[in-house]
Amino acid sequence: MRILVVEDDDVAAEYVRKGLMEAGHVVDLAPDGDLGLEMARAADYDALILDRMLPKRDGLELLGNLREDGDATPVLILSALGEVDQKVEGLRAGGDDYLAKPYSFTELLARVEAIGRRSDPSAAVTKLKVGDLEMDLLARTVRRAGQKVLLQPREFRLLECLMRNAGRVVTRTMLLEKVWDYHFDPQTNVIDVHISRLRGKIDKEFDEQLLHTVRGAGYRLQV
Amino acid sequence: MRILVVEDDDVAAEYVRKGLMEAGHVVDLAPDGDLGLEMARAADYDALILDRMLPKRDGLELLGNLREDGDATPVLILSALGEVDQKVEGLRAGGDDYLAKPYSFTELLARVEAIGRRSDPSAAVTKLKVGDLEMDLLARTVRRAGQKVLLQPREFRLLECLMRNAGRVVTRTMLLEKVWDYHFDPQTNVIDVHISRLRGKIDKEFDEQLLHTVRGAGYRLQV
DNA sequence: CTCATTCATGACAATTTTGTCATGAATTGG
DNA sequence: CCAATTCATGACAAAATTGTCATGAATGAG
Repeated sequence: MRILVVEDDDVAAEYVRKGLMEAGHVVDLAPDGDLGLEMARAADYDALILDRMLPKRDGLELLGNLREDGDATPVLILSALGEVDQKVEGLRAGGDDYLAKPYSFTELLARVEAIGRRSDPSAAVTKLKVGDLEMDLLARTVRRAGQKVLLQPREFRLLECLMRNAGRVVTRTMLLEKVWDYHFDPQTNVIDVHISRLRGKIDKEFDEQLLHTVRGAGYRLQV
Repeated sequence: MRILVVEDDDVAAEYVRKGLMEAGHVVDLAPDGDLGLEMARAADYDALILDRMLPKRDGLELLGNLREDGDATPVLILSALGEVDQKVEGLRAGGDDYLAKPYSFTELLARVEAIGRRSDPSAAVTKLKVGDLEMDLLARTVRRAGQKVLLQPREFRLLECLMRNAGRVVTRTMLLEKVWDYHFDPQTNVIDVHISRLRGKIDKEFDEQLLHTVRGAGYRLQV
């Protein structure tokens, strides 16, 4: 996805840019509202991330200008807690979204990808790839180095979750929520067991291990 | 998909057109090679189906002309048995395909959809819909009239097969091959049992039945 | 209408998948 | 280095899924 981030705080902007790039997106930065509007008009972005408060032209104003042009690019507004007024809350109805600071990067990523997908439903991901490990979500098949790997349903979901978050640590809590839909701690070692089984299938017979343990946190899939 | 069929035999052309339309494609017909080339140049088709022998300009010649223009539209050549020479066989390497007459329509459909997908891999189908019954292949969810229906893996595959062939009879042999990967008759009533279970989940509580029995043949999913 | 065939479905059995537990290994902080 | 914690994994048990069978209903040919 091609994303424009309009944010005056250099540190925050760079943090977001780095994270989005790691997630496979193309990111441009604009430091103020005027330049942001100019860039948004010039290029065709899949999504915009606008700070609520910006020098020269604030986020909502920029959004208004774009919509006057007939530009329907989905927008995610970042607002500091005090700024979350009704005007901003109302965004959601229009297909856009907002996020109150302080926010977690994971949530920002999820929101941006969600609004981006909305605008282009055909952009659904059907294949995931991490190193020589490939997953075809439609065929429900997995290959490591071209060789088919047979996974059970739960193992498949576990691997899918890890691959969707490749390079990042996936915490045990995240796994319980996404793979098991448990919203509490089952007090057992289900995760460990399934990770072990998954390893047996995707890593055991290979030199390069993809599934890494992050002690005290969770697991990370990475080349 | 937008498909151009260049075929001089009216009956054959109409037969193919009808079948492709039922499968959800947009179809144009051209009765000879000259008109076929003209239409192919004018509009942007996702695939062409060319008869090998055509008045004015034969299929291979038409294909050659198109490629000279730099047009990469995938092509399926239909050739009578005697005409399947090396030149035609060689097509497969170039991303195109051929089909010897007499052919089954099912095979033609499969081939055209295959070459069409090749040119646009993002065009993968991720959702199927028959009446108010919807299947999301990525989320692995099924809804009837907006209401979630929980299916077991085998039931899901069975319904997927029926939905991909909506409106057509799916024979027991086809089901055994596609859903069970059996290439022989298991001499049991597995299919009946699973059809019954599927009915209990997608049809039982609704007035309009979608899953119809075609006595002596198989089953058909239809509004 | 009768009979043979085909299909529908409930009950049960086999198999597969998933989760639990126990044990031992690896890691970390003191 | 030791102890505490965290993780890995084999063995087992529970649960879910799938397949088989038996019975009865529906269909269609004669």
